[in-house]
Amino acid sequence: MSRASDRAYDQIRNMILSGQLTAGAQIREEHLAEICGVSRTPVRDALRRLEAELFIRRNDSQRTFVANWSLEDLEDAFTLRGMLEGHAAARAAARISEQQLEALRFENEALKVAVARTIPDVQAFLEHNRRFHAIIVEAASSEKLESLLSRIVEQPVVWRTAQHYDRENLFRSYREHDEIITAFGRRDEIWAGSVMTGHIRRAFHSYADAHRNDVSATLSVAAE
Amino acid sequence: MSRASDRAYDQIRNMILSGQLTAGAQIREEHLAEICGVSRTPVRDALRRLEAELFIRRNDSQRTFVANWSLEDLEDAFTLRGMLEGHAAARAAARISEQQLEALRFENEALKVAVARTIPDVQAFLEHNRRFHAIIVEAASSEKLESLLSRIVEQPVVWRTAQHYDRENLFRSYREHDEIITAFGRRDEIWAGSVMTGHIRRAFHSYADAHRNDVSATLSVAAE
DNA sequence: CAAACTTCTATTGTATACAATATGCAAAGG
DNA sequence: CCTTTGCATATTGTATACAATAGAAGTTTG
Repeated sequence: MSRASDRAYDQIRNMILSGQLTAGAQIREEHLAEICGVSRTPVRDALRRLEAELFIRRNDSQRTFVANWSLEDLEDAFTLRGMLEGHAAARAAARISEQQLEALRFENEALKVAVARTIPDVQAFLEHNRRFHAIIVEAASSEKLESLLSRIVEQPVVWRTAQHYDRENLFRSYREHDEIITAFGRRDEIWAGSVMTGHIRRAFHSYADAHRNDVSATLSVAAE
Repeated sequence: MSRASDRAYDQIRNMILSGQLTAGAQIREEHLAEICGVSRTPVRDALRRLEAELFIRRNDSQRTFVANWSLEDLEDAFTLRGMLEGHAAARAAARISEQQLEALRFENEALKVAVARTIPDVQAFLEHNRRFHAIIVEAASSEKLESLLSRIVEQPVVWRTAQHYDRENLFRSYREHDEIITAFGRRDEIWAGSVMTGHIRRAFHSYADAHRNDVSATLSVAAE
């Protein structure tokens, strides 16, 4: 899209994902305009998009706030994501190209390397994981499905709690991805779909555990 | 939301749904601004929302067009809708209030009356149908689910082809709704969910048939 | 002291002018 | 005759000024 409103969108989105804009905080268009170095017009544009993607919400009188997700909201989102990505994987199994399969293998091996480091590189893990899933959604070739998933895949909490993931969970993602690739190789829609749904579901519990650690860590710091 | 941009949104949306803005046609902001009697600013706002809801699309260089859905797109949307609304119905079965159940019965009876007229009142049918489904989504009480469904429920084609529905299909909707209400009464999540998914699926084929009639009618008129 | 009214301020909404960009057409060159 | 370049035009993007509105705080009055 346009230059200024694009930059504003990316910048604000990152500020939300990284927790720089704290959940629940009010957002003022002019304030963000200053930060991004543009006028309010492109900022409003960006906010509209972020609102559609549920990153921000408005109260009755149009004041905007950073979305504040509860654990129930998180489970809700993961349930929907499991359903939709399971469907995506099933569709993809019937349509995926050899090239896309190769790309999946590549991303998953890179993911494995990131996890295998002495100190796992969680940022790299997240990035390769994101690409892996994006390739499958693309292979499903359903514009609507893609549009729906874009609304619920990226979640602030996931970024914030990333440091709490333990290596075992990260490796499990690698193995599950590997199984999905195998299912794709066999063009088995049902297999691919169910492994994917289970994968997302399992990931939810990892996130939820990490989230709880995050919360208790925050609380204990606050208590000191 | 705001006055002017809200009016613009509703007006443009109706123009698309009613076919007044033909599918595939280019949209110019200034043109719409004149029609709606406002400046370009609120029109752009409205277009952003309509874009998020897939009513309009943009080409590489930001020119906007009315979305043009193929039969495959329609099936795609209905598949996703069946999945998501099935899930909504299952959740609703566990949460719906007596009041909401009563509202469902009311809407469905009104729907029956609309269908039973000498000449079925399709507009009224669509409105009661819309409300019936909205109550269930509300009862599911999942903000994300609601947000996702808002993207794929309303479809231009459905409005345009409404006149082609035959009475039998309309009555079938009434009966399926009735079964969903019964399932809710028993708090049976599985029953409610599967009937709903089947209902949407069946409705797709009705729409698809009507759509084919619509196309052939248009073609035969054009041929004369 | 409580409740309602008023004013003030913070924030968002809208209009308009101007800037940037894409597209199509026409002219020039091979 | 085809291709390429550049100009004119159509369209969207951005900035800014001003209008409208909501929320807060203070003031008056019963």
